[in-house]
Amino acid sequence: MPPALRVRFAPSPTGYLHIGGARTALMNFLQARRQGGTFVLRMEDTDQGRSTPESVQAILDGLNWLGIDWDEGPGKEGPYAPYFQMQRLDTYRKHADQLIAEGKAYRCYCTKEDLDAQRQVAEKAGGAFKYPGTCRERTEPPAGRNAADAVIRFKMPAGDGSVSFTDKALGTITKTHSDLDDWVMMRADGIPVYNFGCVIDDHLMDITLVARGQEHVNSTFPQLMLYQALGWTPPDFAHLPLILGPDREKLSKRKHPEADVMVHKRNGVMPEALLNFVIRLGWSHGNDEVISREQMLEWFDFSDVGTTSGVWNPEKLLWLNQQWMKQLPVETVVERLLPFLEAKGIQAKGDPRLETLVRTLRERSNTLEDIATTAANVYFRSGITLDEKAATKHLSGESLNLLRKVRETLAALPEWSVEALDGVVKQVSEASSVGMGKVAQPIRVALTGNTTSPGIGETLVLVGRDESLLRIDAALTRG
RNA sequence: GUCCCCGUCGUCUAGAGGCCCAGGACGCUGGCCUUUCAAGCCGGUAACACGGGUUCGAAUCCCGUCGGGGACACCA
Repeated sequence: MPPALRVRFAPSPTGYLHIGGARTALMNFLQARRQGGTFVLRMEDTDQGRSTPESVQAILDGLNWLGIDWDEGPGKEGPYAPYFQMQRLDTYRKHADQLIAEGKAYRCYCTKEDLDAQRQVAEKAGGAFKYPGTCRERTEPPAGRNAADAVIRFKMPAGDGSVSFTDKALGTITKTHSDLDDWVMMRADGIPVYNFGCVIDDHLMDITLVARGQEHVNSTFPQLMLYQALGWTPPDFAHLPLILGPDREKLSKRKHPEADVMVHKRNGVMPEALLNFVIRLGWSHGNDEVISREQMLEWFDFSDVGTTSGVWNPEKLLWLNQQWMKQLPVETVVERLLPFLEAKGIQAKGDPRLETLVRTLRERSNTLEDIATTAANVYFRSGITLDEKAATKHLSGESLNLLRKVRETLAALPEWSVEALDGVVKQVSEASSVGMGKVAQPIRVALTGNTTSPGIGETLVLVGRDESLLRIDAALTRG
C-alpha cells in the first residue's frame, strides 16, 4: 500500500490570495479530501522585503472565505509544525552545513552588485547569465571577508549529465546539467531561498505529491538536484496549467485586478461560483457546468487535469454566479445580500420583503451587488428618480389616463397582494380595451423610474401600498 | 536570446486511431413564452494552427514549421 497522500499549498505572503493560488489550493484540497490524504498549508515567508503579517492574514481570509480548509498549517499545528519557514531557520542551516561539509555546496563571496553587472553584460550580448563558478573551488574567504558574509551555493555535479522527472500532468521532462548553474540556496543571514527551503520542507513534512503552477516546472530541476545531493527520494510532481488574463498573459497582481480573490467577494460574486469557475479552468467532468463543492469532492482527480493554460472569462463567471444565486436557498442569498445593502447605508435585517426581493431580483441579476443596487434604488427609499426617456414614452398622453384609472382602482383595493394587484392590471386593460402592457408599463415607470422590473404585482407589493400610491401621484403630477 | 511547456469554435472544454463532415457550456444571434427586463425552452453561428509522414483509416501516433505561454534573481 502506498503511503497516504500528503499535499500542500505553499504561498508566499506578499499580498492578497491570488486566484491562481486559490485554484492550486482548491485542487490540492480536493485531492486530499477525496482520497483521505492530508492537505498542508505552509507559509513561505522568507522574502523579508515583501512578506507581511497582513498578507498572511489576507491569504488565510481568502481560503476561509472559499471554504478551503487545511489539515495542518497556521492555526492547526500538527506533527510537522511550525508551518512558517521563518520559524524553521535552524533546520535549513543544519542541512546547508551538512551539504558544505560534504562538498555539495559552498560559500560564495561574490557581491550582488558584481553579479548584476555581469548579468547585464550577458543579457546585452543576447545570452542568459549563468553563475561562472568564481567561488566554487575557494577554500578560504577572500582577504577582509569571512564566512558570515557568504551566501551558500549549491554545487552542480561536474561533467555531462541530465535530470529528468515524470510529471503527473506533463509527462517526462528532461534538462541537461549544462542548462543549470550553481544556484543560491541560502543568503548570508541564514534565510533560505525558495528552491532550498521548499525542498527541505517538502521532504521533512513528508509531502508525497507537489502540485503547483506550471511556472514552477523549471525550478523543479535544481530542486531535484538537491534531493539527489541529500540522498532523498523526491515526491511526485504535477504542474498545473496557468490561468491567463484576457490579454493572454499570466494572471498577475500588477496587471489584472481579477487576480485578487477578494475583489470578487467585494463585487458580489459568491464563493460557490468562483470555485466553480476556477475548477473548470483546466478540468471538466462530462458536460457538467454548475458543479457544487460536494460534486467536486466526488469527481475531481489530478489525473483529469489538462495541460493547456486557460483564459479568464468574466461573462462565464457572472453566468455561474447567477446560476448559484438561483440555486442556493433564498434565506442563504438574503443572508449574503445583507452586507451589500449595509454598505449602501441600508439596515434591512428582518425586513419581511427580503425574501421576495431576492426571489424576484436574482432572476435578473448577476451579482449580489446588482441585487443590492436595484434594491437600494427602488425598494429602500422614498421617491424615485425617473428616467427621462422612460417617462416621456410611458408617462404622457393616454398613458397618464390609464395610470389615473389604475390609481383609483388601487386606492379602493381591499387587499394588497400580488394576485389582486395583477388583477387590477387585467381589469383596467380590459375595461379600456388596451393590451396589458399599455397599463403595466406606466405603473412600472412610475414605481421604479425605468422600464424594467419584476412582475408588476410583485413590484407593487415590494414597494408597498403607501409608497406606491405616492410614486404614482408624483408621476401623475409631474411637469 | 537560451531552456521548458502548450496548440480543438472568440472563450472554457469533450475527444485517449474508425462511434466525429467533431459533442457540451459561456458569449453572440433567430424564435417561443410574455405586462417590461430577465429567467426558461427551442434553433443558429463558430474550431481540430500549418506541412509532411505512419496507417485500410488520424483531431487522436511521429517529425518539422509556425504560433502562444512560462522560466531564466541573494522573488516565490
